[in-house]
Amino acid sequence: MEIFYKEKTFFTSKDLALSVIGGRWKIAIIWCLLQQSPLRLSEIQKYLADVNQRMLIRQLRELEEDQIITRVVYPVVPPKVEYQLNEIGLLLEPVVTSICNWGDNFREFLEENTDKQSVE
Amino acid sequence: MEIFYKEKTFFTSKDLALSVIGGRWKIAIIWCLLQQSPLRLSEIQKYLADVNQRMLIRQLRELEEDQIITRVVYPVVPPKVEYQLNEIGLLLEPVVTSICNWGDNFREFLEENTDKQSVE
DNA sequence: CCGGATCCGTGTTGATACTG
DNA sequence: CAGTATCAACACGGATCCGG
Repeated sequence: MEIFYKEKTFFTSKDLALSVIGGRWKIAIIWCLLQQSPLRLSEIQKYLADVNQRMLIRQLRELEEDQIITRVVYPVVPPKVEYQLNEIGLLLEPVVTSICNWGDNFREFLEENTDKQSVE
Repeated sequence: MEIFYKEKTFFTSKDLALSVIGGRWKIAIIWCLLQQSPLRLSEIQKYLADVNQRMLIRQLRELEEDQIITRVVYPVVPPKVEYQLNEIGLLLEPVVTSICNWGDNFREFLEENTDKQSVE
């Protein structure tokens, strides 16, 4: 079961998945677009305050290349570009949800184990 | 709902989760330890053939710091060190599973859309 | 004005030895 | 076998500039 994609060889579909969603901000971007869609670049920036614009654009381009999201450019002034998940991208919802749920568990775990040391 | 952890502030538990499992090889390592546990370093290296040893050790140390895995050192010669997921780490199983499932979906998607171009 | 591209400094990752 | 050292390559971030 070998998968060739983008000049690389993957031996499990897990590795293929990680190559697509493993980017530094990919999951966060997908989370945004699951909350609301479509979104403009500036709107995603508001959601993800601590991501700089250059990285955001790069990660969006990669997601677009992998056909996870669709980028729609409106030829207007000032420029308007909208991003939204396509079909295969929407199927990432369970991944994002399970991460959010685990995050809740981990937060509770921290609260229990770090006797009220800085979690509130 | 602000979470302070490791001198950083997180505003959602999703961001907290990503800070822990978002490392370059974290998910792959956790996948290994879900397949079989405990595992020695050399065994993890066999599973993750394309990860270099330095990074593997560093990622394992980070997971240990975050209390996701436990590192057991046996004082023998030659050295023997075993890694295994602890309770909160085992709860990551749904995350890994959903990623694997999506990977399967994505692979099928590629097969359909790239008319037998390099997927088999 | 908004999306995005370029320049450049910095931290992270990788390849290949090497040690106990 | 587990882990470290060194150096090169790359990803990332901040600031700035561009084009419509």
